[in-house]
Amino acid sequence: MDSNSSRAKRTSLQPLRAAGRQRVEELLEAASDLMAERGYEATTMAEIAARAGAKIGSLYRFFPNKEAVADALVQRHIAVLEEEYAALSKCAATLSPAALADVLIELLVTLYPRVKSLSALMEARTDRMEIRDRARGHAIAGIAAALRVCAPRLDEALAKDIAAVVLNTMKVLRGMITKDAPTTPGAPDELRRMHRIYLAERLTPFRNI
Amino acid sequence: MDSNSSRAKRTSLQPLRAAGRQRVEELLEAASDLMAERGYEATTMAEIAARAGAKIGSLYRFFPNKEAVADALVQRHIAVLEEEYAALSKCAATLSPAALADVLIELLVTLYPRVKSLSALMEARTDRMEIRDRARGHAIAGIAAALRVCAPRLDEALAKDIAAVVLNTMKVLRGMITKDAPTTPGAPDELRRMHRIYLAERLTPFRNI
DNA sequence: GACGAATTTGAGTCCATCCTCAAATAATGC
DNA sequence: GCATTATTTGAGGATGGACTCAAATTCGTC
Repeated sequence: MDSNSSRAKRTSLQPLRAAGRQRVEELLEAASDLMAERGYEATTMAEIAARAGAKIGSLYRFFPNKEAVADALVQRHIAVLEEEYAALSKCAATLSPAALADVLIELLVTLYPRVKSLSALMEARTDRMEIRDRARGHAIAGIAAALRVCAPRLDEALAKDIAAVVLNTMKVLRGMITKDAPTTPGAPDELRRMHRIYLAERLTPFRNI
Repeated sequence: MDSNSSRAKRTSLQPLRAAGRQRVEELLEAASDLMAERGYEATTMAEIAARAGAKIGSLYRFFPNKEAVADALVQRHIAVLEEEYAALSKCAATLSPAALADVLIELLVTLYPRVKSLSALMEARTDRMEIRDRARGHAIAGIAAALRVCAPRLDEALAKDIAAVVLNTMKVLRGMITKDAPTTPGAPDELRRMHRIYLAERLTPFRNI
């Protein structure tokens, strides 16, 4: 798409050798871990480099600034979502609404290690929000597609509204599971239950006869 | 409680004259507005003073550091929650679960202007988290109490779990309403619907005969 | 093994923001 | 009025973290 940078600020090159590509991997991995742990703001460029076993100069060779690191991570996370939601839609036809609810929750748990820093990145306040909006849009569209496979008589707008609610429920559950302040011990299970009750009630009228 | 500061870092005095008390009000009001708009991190001490029509030195006279401003705001928000949930419990007995769900949502909207910055403050990452944990605890206890008035056969632990879910739903709804990235247009209504469906299903078995 | 290109290095710049403090000013009590 | 105490002021210190860059090093190729 915009591979050779219609917009890159100052310098910042693509890696051209295997070593460079590997370094970029290590840097993004480190950034993802740190941002998942401490949040976007609290993660420093120096820390990212250090955890990747690199020096700060190497980090700035491949990323013009901190925001570019965040954007690259969101890009990758979008790709993962895309892939997983496509797989989900393939099996949604045979599921009851309640089962679909469970599969969605399970998907969240499965997906988590691959998109560790996503929620931290979505919360971050930066200048350019377009990429984040796109990520949200992809997630909602992916979930909505699965819902409509399960309940084909659901119209698209309503499917997206329900998908937005499901997405937020997944986000809350992730917060409950990962955070050190887990509200109450039974809350995660209770949230799952709400999700099942809601989808069962809401989707059933729109299933095929 | 700790009025004359068992713990104040460095300096920081209580206001002793009417002018000082008023200044503190203005400073907290300004801080709350700014933090609600931009978040805790992005709000600077200089901005807070400026919006309150004061100079930075005045701000530091009454608050030893930025965290103290946040803590003072959370304290006030706790007091508001306390008061409002108490009022809620008084009328919960006569409500059906679905009606209680609606009242809770309405309460959120009513309450919002009085606790504008609460969600920004709860998200903030600082050294001392105790006050935030207390705020969460109060909110959950307050909601749980109202739930048990409506459905007396609910045991306390389960009431708290459900309250935690309700609290998160309210938080999400607030995010949808106030944020510039409103997922989809129908999402807030859909969330309200989920809340109603869930509470109706979950509370009804525990009502009095 | 020599040349050019990619990568690494890390000291150093810049700047935003938290916080200090001593002097000036305003209010209060007598 | 005068002394005392509360409040205001704002320049400046200190720190931390984003970002730069020229020189050193490594890699790939002929």
